[in-house]
Amino acid sequence: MAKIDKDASTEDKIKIAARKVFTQKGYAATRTRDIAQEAGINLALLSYYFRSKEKLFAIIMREKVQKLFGSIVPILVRQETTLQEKIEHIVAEYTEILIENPDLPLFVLSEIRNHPTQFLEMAPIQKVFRQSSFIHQIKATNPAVVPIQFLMSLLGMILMPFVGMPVFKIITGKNDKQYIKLIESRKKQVPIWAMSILSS
Amino acid sequence: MAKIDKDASTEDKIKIAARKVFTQKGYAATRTRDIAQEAGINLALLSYYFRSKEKLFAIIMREKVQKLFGSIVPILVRQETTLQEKIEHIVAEYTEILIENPDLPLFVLSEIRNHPTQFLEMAPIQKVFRQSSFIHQIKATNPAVVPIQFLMSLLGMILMPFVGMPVFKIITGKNDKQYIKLIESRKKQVPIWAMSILSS
DNA sequence: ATCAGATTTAATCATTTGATTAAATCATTT
DNA sequence: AAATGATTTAATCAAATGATTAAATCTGAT
Repeated sequence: MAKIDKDASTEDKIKIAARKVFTQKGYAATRTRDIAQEAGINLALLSYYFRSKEKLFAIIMREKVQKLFGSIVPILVRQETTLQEKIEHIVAEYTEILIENPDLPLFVLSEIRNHPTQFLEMAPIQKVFRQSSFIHQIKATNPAVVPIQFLMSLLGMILMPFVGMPVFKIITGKNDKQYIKLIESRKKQVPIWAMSILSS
Repeated sequence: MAKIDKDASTEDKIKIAARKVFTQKGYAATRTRDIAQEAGINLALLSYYFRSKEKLFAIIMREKVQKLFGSIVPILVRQETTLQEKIEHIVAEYTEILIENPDLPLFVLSEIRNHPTQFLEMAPIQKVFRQSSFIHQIKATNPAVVPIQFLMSLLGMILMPFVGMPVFKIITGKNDKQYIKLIESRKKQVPIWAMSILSS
């Protein structure tokens, strides 16, 4: 079962295993023994290095929240790019991250719902967003479109194929490889659709 | 704690409680004792009426899958409505259902991921979808738009405000009531945006 | 080689949790 | 009222689970 690099330090082996098990099964369904087995180590090492399941989870969760939201903010606030460029960057970057981490959105959004505020104290997200170049550009492009509404739609179009993956795989009858292709073709389509929303 | 109607039968009280606890916390995080307490009954009654946690969950899950997907299929296949009408119906119906059941999408999609195929044997969903009037109308309206891609985008725009509710609440700084208003204003917007995607 | 500290292991604990059991209570029929 | 079956309860079980402990092993410095 233990299929983790032998050259990684024990602490890293545990974190690598924890990332995998937590994101696949969620906090509540994860057994510390599963993580230990996946890491190829003894259960006691988990407590030795991370004190408790909860502490280890907090570390992984922080990483994952950062991974899901960290990439978008810099794009939104950048002054030098046009709105269309921002949209293209968001779609491209997100899609690539999510192809590498398909469970990420469902995992993070579910755990955020369960552990209410704990993981969203990322200080001034509200302020940063309001003052972002992205918002101003949307207002300038089409005053009839409410920026947050547009962002919701854009993110919805990007995340939906991952959040609903098992369902859409069945509907489309595609295998893993074909499904990735379908997602990748959205890299070009979604920005076009997003721009056409702004022209509505 | 027990806050369930006294006039409901015990079996119903348990099901009502199970719906609430399962959808709020997910299968793994749900304790049968939580359900019993929420229902205002003794733990043994749960086994008496439903044999096991898993059996009870299967019943609730079946309901919820039906609730999330059941309403859309009839709309997609209906021959008499135009594409625009179908889009408007889907948005309106979904939004109303989800306002009443905000946890529904995250719950169902998470549990489907965890219990792989178990809840998607809903027979010929693939065939029904392929042969639906909806698909044909999209192809006729704009051959450049792949129907499943369009459906993903449409559903993404509808579901995103619910799936990401805690995040968007913080970003927007809105309270529950204001957030619902924001979602309701999408009832008009999303169909317009969807149509503009079809014109791209 | 030896020592000291870091790392790892096997064994065990206490609590939680899903499930069961046997008895008590309630409702309905006669 | 008595009897019968359905419903409900308190108590308990066995397994699962997060965590700890004490001992064994390894590593690097002297």
